[in-house]
Amino acid sequence: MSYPANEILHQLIHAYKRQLRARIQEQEIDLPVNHIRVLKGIGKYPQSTARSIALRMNQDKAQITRVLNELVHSALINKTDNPDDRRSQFLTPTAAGKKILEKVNNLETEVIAAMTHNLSEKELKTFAHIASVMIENLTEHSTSD
Amino acid sequence: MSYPANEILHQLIHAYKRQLRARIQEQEIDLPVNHIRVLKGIGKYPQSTARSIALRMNQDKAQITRVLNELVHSALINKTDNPDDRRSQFLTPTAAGKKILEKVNNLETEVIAAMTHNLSEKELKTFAHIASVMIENLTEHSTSD
DNA sequence: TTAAATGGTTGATAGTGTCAACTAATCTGA
DNA sequence: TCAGATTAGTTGACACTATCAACCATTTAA
Repeated sequence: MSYPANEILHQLIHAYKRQLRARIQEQEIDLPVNHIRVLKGIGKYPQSTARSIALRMNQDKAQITRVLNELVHSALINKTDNPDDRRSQFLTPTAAGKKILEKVNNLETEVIAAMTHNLSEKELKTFAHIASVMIENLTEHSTSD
Repeated sequence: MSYPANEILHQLIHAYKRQLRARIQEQEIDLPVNHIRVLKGIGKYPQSTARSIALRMNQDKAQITRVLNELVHSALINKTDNPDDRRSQFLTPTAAGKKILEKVNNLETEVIAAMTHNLSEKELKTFAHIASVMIENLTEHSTSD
């Protein structure tokens, strides 16, 4: 009746991360996967702030703060004042950051291509759809509190 | 054209782990997710050894060693000599271990039920199938080296 | 204008993943 | 048979990830 969906997920994310990390190393991009995810988010959404990223990625803001600091330190992003709220700052990729982003995008495209290479477009859509539903199911506010 | 399969995966595994951990805590089972995975493997496959588990879970054997030690320490598994190879030992769950396993199985069933609750049997099969293919694709020996 | 809420930071700690060096046992082949 | 390679497991070190609590500065609301 039930497939070990959980084990499959673990295996999959594991395999994916490993592949990606390997290729990242090949390219001599010296960034952990998570940093890359954050950088991508910043590149994608203008006017990102620490808070918006933490929310979007569903991650602890403490962790995000640290990642951001390291990205700033590596000169991959800039913080600029948010004129509307002096507590927060907008995040933007630097030129170097954009360069990395481009590289990374290519890598990810490659890995995903490898990962999906004998799957049909339709299957992929189905997959993405089901996964999204699952995420929704899991992140829904539980009934109790 | 391409869906952000990677982000979806991250989100999904993240949400899943969080849910599971939350429920595990509710049940006052004091074990990290990984330990539980290992314990499950031991319960499922008789004559498991550190090596077989590391292989099956695709994990570093150092990590496995540590997890096993903690499981032994918590009296959830036993090590018994492998008569055919004095370097290795068979792993078996203790009574306490089995009890935990039962609880955990229920929890996982619950989480998976929650995760999949408005997905059809057919969709789930498709999902599992596609994921398996992806894993295969990623773990295949690359052409180059 | 104080109290509460919010954005972000810092510190602490647990869990996970990976690599390298090592021991003890086993296997291999001259 | 025995030296060398291989294997199962262990240990140490370290990077990365996740989570929680306490905190500061600013903003918001009463």
